[in-house]
Amino acid sequence: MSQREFKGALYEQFARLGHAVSSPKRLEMLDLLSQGEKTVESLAEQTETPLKNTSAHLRALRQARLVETRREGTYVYYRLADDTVIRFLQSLQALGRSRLAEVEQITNLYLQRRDQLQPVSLTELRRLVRSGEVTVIDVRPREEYEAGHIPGALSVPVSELPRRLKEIPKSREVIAYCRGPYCVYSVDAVGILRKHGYRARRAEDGLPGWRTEGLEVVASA
Amino acid sequence: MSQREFKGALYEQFARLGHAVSSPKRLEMLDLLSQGEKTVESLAEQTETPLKNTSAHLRALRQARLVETRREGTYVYYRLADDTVIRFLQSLQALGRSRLAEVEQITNLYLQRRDQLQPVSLTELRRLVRSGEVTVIDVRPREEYEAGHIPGALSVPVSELPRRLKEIPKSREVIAYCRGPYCVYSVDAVGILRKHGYRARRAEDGLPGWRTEGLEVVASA
DNA sequence: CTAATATTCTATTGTTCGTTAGAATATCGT
DNA sequence: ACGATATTCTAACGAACAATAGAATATTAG
Repeated sequence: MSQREFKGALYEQFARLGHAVSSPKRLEMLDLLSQGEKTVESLAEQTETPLKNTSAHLRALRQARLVETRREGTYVYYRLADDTVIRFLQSLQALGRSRLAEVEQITNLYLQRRDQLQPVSLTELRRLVRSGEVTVIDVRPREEYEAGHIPGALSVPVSELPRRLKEIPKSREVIAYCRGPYCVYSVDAVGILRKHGYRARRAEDGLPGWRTEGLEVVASA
Repeated sequence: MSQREFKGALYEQFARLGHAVSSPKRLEMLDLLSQGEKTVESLAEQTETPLKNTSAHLRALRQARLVETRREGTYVYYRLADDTVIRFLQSLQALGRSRLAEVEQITNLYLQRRDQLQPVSLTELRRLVRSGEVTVIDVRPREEYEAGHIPGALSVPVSELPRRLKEIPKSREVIAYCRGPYCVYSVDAVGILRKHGYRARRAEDGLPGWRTEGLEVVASA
């Protein structure tokens, strides 16, 4: 094996991973899978992609070994293969934020309100959680909360938030978190809370960020 | 702008980065650029790629804003756009090592000798450099040493090593470093040194790893 | 200005990839 | 075993891409 063959073969392998993340739909699916395992059907719905396309994209991801599957009855559940995948996704997105002005532009356009919500960094959130001086709410869909959440967090999906306000004490500050920096749930949640007189902020990162920091994650039955 | 348009536009941007790293040649070029800036011609030579192809690949990398250029006379120098690019590359390769058995297989096949050279981790190297108890040699080509190297390291390209052995004291242990985990220079260097009775080991990571740890890098005139 | 060198741009061709339709497979409940 | 549901596989078409040849551009030296 010559040195050129070696290099060719090696970079060929790394390029497989590049190819897997060269499609917007696949990246969106990986982001959703960062929240916990999901069926093909639910991924198809959430990404608004025909089921057959979804299956084809998932096959591409599996060929790059980024995801693994598990069968339960007639459903196939997909999940990320391991935590290095989340770390890689985060570094990809960090690179995007740092290098692509378009990313800033797009998020500012759609999430204008975002920065006015005084985002809480991961380290600050960690401190607040430990001290117990705030109410932390997880505003993602219930299944994602059940698949794993920050210890002590209350599950209040945004859709249920308006009618469940009475469960949240007004005396303490409320921190809402969701899927990550591009997720709108926590933006909406903070909007609702503030309208009702709460002191509320949103977490800058979501559960995947919390997880890759090596912080504790608990799951419900 | 609907939520779907937002997500579509956002992941479209991240996918640009994925596309940029979906080609083996481009990855190889990025790895070379991690050592310092290089001309189109020298990249074409080192990757054994026709000049026109090299130029086309570099254009793709520039469109993803991973590289930037500088002109000096008739030569155009390419360089990585910033340090987040190196960090991203490292996380891509870490993912490859963790997920793709093929990577292990290929490196074992070609770099069999590698693990018998008692590789020194970055943290250990850092400690050794600080204590000054070892001789650190940079076995990359001279230009790369000049573009940036570990403070106190001696430039001894592998090609010159055999005839420059007398410059290296036999009394102290020698650590050789080069471009990174897949670079063969340090493997060869340690082989030569040991054959001549030196106590020698190789650094597991190369200069890019040292740099992303935020450690000091010095350049020569 | 002209010639020489390094690089990029334009255009062409063959290949690969995404999408999608239709057939096939796997599991479950009856 | 049969029908229903969820998913995958096979195949085909069109769009995007890589490789590459030829023309064009930019810089320097004379």
